[in-house]
Amino acid sequence: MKLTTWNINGIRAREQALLRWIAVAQPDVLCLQEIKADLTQIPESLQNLATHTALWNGSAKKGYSGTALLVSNTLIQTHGDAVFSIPSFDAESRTVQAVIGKTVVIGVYVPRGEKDAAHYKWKLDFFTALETHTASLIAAGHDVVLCGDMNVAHKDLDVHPSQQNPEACGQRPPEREAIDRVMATGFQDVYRNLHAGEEGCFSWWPYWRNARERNLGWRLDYIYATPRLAASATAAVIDSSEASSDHSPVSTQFVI
Amino acid sequence: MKLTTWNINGIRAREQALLRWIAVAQPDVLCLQEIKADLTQIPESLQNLATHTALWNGSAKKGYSGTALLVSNTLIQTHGDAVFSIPSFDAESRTVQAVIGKTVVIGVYVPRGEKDAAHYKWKLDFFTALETHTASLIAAGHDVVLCGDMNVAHKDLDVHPSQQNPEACGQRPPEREAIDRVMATGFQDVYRNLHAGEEGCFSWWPYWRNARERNLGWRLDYIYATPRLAASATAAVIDSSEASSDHSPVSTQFVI
DNA sequence: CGTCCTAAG
DNA sequence: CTTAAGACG
Repeated sequence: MKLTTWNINGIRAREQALLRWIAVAQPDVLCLQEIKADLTQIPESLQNLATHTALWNGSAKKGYSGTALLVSNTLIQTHGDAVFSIPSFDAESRTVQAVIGKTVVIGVYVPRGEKDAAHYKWKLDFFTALETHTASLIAAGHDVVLCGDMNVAHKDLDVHPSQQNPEACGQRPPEREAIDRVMATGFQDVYRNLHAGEEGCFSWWPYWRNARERNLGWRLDYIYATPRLAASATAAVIDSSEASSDHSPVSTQFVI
Repeated sequence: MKLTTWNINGIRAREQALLRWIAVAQPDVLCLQEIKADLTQIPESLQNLATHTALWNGSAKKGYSGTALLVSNTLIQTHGDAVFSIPSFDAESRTVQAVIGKTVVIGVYVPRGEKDAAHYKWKLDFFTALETHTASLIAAGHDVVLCGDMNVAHKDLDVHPSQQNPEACGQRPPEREAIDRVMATGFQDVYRNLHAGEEGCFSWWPYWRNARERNLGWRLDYIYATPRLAASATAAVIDSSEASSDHSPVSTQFVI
């Protein structure tokens, strides 16, 4: 099962790039964040994909946030009619979930938390709710994939040395500890498992000052998996050649 | 003296088209409307033209309205230091004026008047103020050119037959009569003098429904001149090949 | 910087 | 349709 998470920063602006990328990469599961569109605004071409069935969690606030989870029709046929959605646990369309075979896939778009103190606290609360949710799924015996834009660089290694700053939102100890607690419910960082200690692995770059060309990035997009799944991962890649959004797609291949 | 009036719909979006057009057309006087920029936002290339000196009446409301009058440096040198500006008679940067030799050139951007009844009344008041202003200049013996985006199609001939509608703002009898009264202070319509009865002469087309390609336009941009000047006009053209704005430049050549 | 919103034309 | 401002990231 090839799974990808990608913050596409506007599904309307990304229509062509996204169609092309899906055709080439052929992911079995594709979690999208920041679609910035409601159900009436999503391009028809993406609503009517021949290859995939989509769960849309469209933007509740116009042009803001929004997530989706696309599952290849092959996989659905193989595993039966096992796709369903749950309401997001906030009013900003930040989560989407599907059950595929015996695996639960959760896609999240964690709030940035930089607006003010309340927003930052809400970001930490988001992780706490996530922790509760994944703990209960894992306790029930599910294999779980939790992926998406965490809006936190989990370790110093996940930020370019020139951009490291423990005061910066996205690098603060409390956020990193919140991720620790989510992972402690039973997850491994699939990309880091396969690229242990490797420097310069980023999935987001600011649009300004040629940050992408200079690789002054952060790793904000993660695929966490429960141990059996994580052990089955044969590859994990960040496709930094796909530079249409400020985030690049992060993919892995599970053998299940 | 070659004079042009052009509603450019955003001087920042028009920077390259405008530079190119000035280089090719070499107008002696260029009246611009809807520059949609204040003095700090006007592109440097246009502030530092080698060929022309500009009077900017920058947008008072951010990104809204704004006019300018550019005079070729040759003309200034020929006629001495005769360029000056007057404050606009409203708070929306809609007028600009220069004295060039013995001729007064006035550039105006008349309000559209479509928002509500008060706005429409204000449009009519604008013409009344204009009438007072031009009457006094003409009484003082000046040659006067009044040009710009009048936001009124003066005659039925100035609107494509399929778009004619006496209820439509820009075609209503009171607006047309307001133009009549301004012209009665002593002006002739230079373009119409040289294209009497000619159909399909428009200077504005809606951006939508391929109106420009189908010539479903209106003539909204006029050059009015006092009789001696008007009689000297050897040509008047609408350069509809310049299609970067929704208005095309309207030019005439006076022999003075 | 880029995407989307809204106001205005 | 197009421009530009403003919110947000």
